[in-house]
Amino acid sequence: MSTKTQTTPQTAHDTAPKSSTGGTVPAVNGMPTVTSDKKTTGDAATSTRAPRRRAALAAQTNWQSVHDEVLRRIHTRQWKPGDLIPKEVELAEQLGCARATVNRALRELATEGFLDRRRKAGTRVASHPVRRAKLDIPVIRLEIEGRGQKYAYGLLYSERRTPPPEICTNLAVTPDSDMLHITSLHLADGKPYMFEERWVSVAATPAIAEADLSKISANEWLVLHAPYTKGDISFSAVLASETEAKILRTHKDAPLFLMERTTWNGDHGITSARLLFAPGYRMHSAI
Amino acid sequence: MSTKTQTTPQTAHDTAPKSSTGGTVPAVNGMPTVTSDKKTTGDAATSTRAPRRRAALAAQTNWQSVHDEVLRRIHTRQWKPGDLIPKEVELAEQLGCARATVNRALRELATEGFLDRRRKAGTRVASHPVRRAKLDIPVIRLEIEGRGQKYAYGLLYSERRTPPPEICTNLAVTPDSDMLHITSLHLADGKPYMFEERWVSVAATPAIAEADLSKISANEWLVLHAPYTKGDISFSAVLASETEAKILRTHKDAPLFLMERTTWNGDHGITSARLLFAPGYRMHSAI
DNA sequence: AACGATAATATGTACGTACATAATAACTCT
DNA sequence: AGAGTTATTATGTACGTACATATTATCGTT
Repeated sequence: MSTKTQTTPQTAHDTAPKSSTGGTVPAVNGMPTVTSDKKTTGDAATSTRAPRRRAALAAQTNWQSVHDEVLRRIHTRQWKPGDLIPKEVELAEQLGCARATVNRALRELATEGFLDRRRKAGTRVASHPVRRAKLDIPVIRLEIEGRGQKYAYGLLYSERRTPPPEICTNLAVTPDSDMLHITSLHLADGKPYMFEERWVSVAATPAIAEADLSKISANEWLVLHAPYTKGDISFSAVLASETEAKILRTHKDAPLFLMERTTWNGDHGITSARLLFAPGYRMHSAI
Repeated sequence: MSTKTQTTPQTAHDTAPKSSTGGTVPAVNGMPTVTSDKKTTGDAATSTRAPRRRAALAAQTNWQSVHDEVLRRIHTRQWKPGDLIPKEVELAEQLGCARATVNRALRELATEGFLDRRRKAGTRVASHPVRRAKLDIPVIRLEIEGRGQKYAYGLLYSERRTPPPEICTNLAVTPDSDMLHITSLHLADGKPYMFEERWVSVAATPAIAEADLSKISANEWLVLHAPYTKGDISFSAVLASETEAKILRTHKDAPLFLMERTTWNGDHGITSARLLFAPGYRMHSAI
């Protein structure tokens, strides 16, 4: 598949061939980290657990520095995609810390997508680093206020009625179920920012019928009062319809960023929302 | 701010007032988990560390079940947004496990956005659960193949030249730097799927000048050969230009989903790409 | 050679202890 | 009362040991 030939699983050492009780540890973060008293001759059987002695002020190797050191080796291509890296005990020895510490670091790196780990098979550098962009999906109000803009919210429409077919499919509810249909507009510094159309299952969340949704947005109310166990979010690009354009104060057929969210609590569909952002909206993320 | 009045910081107990050495543990995941021998009278001073005895087949309370139990209490609103939850030692006692186990569970819940934790201040249920949608940004080829479609890739254009101003800004390179400008098309089942326009800094990645980018896409090549330490990704909606429409086999002014990516290695800008997806594209994520 | 049982092994995790750290609470002095 | 200092406390984490678990490697057996 890949062009790299790698028949025998071979560890990608290059540092420290075998020096079991090595005195100095390879530089971690540029800092030498001289753990002089590594492995204080196993007198572990004493009643008061002999604590690993360390210099008074010397920063000990913590999981974060192990994390950074491993990442550095990946970034400098000392360890390349697909390579098998040393096992936890070896790394612990090399870096002068406990296996648990290495484990913590490698575990984080694995969830970040840099490493692939499998029992017995070992740990290798991810060959297809699936970059996990962590999208923070905050409450719109906080997103706007966080930029120092003034947030405003207006309830446009609210009606209790039975849902249209596509909502039934989305939330797995019956066509005759008791639902709330809400449309509202969120503004930043007085300008239309996002237009929201939402369906909420009253059966799943009876309290919403009494909520005053002209003061607090349905989303914020739900966040505070209706927990959910799973959800789904999708993003796409659409053209503004005539009415959508009017509400967002733009022109028909403007390109709009659409976010669709559906949330569930167990097997009960809670809410399904269609969030249309005004032209020019960009969703960002670090990666 | 919030309508909830909560003056004195009060722990949200309701289970187990104080029964220090309680026999049964509150149901974890509905399973009773009767740890009969909790706290086996402190004979810890024995040389061979007295291991916590546990029933042969009974599943012990692991961090995952603690995680799920805490999440259940949040979802059932036993612990509401803003509430202070019991401290680690108390939870460990309640659930019959070590503090480290509780710590692991709560730590995960905090990174998932359900909890806010602060030293000394304690742990409380997040009042604005910033939902972190984890977007997996895979290599396009894998995304397409993962859906069982046939992937194809075509290099449209490749030239080595100096960058336009906006790229200089994006990547912080000088206007006279040596760069590669590439446009290519990715197809799924023979149909245009994504149109890519990319600038790569040859100075930062000299090896790319020799790469055969008609066989492997620039993105995949970079993933394998040019590590990066940080990156930025943004999403928006745009209208198709005349040429973009022609390439993606759609019509002018079609709404297109645009992904813009920039990556860095330390202080060196590596690449900046503009990925235009064919109409109808939806990016999904669980939440 | 194919197959199945068994051993070996790297990661996964639980636990108790010890100590670090940050933030609050309590206290002292003026 | 206000300011500065000290004690307290909940989380954060390092460590060693023990054991669980998932794979892979090995070794017989047919």
